[in-house]
Amino acid sequence: MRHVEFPDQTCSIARALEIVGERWTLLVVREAFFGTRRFGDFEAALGIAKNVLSDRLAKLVARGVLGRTSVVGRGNPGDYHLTAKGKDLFPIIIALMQWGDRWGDGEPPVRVVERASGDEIAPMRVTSQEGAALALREVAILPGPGADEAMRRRFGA
Amino acid sequence: MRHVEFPDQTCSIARALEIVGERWTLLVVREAFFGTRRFGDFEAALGIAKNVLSDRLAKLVARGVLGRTSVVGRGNPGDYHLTAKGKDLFPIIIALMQWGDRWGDGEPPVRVVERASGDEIAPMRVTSQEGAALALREVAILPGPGADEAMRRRFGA
DNA sequence: CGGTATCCCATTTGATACTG
DNA sequence: CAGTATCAAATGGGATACCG
Repeated sequence: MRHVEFPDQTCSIARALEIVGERWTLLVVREAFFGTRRFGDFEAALGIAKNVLSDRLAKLVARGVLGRTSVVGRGNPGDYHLTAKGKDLFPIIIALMQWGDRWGDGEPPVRVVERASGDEIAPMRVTSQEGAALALREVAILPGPGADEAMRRRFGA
Repeated sequence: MRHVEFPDQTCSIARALEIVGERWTLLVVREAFFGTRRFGDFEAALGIAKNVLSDRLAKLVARGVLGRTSVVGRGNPGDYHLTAKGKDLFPIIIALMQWGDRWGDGEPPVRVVERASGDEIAPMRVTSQEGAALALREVAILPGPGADEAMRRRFGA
């Protein structure tokens, strides 16, 4: 395996996966969304090896997904919490959860509800600016401003 | 590493990641969304080793994310295409792409637009049934019908 | 073209022990 | 409690060669 995760990929998904694509990483992030803040709680909830957890947390902090808060009355470095960048993973976490629920076997282990009403949240959908759901065939892929030559050739001028 | 990817996880995200969480897998799926159908095209677009690509495609087929279509005039097994289960990964792919664009450096390599209008698609959001965007603090996690004892203890009765 | 079979090595993982 | 250090074993990845 090379050191760079996905070499030569000009792709936003590859870029995202270089940050959250490692094994265990998204489960650590999920735990953070569930409110877990302490090393030992991550460890217990995930059943992950300590060194791996340590590595994942450190990387998530280094990459700006998690931050640390010092806690009064505790000498340790402090709790982990989602940064704005981390909280912005919310749609990804929810989309994964919903897909897992729809296509996995068994009932959903957790429900995500609107706090105010108690209603289940809506299924994640790709929509137009006006909010209309878009199927795959209703969208087109075009080269963006950051497209390299290969991309431009591929998706038309 | 154990054989089971994420042992003892009662979690929809873990279930999803057991299918699409392996290295390269989501990039293969992305390619499928971009319209790639043939082994050699995946290979060229991704710069992935043949054996790894072979493995990922086989697993995606085995897990129902991709299907194969026989192509007339070609003796080979046939093209790969997204199944309904695969197409349902659309929100995940788009959410990852948008997050990578927002938080990565550099301009977006590709744009996803509504075919009819040419407008960019909307950012993925977690919403209520009525379509109102929900922030993290506006939702609650509750044990679902498939929750095990630990889950129930954790998220309240 | 579309793979499969082999080989080798870098990485990763998890267990255990240890430390402030 | 919150990690770091060490280590053996498994795995994953890429390269190459081969095949229908």
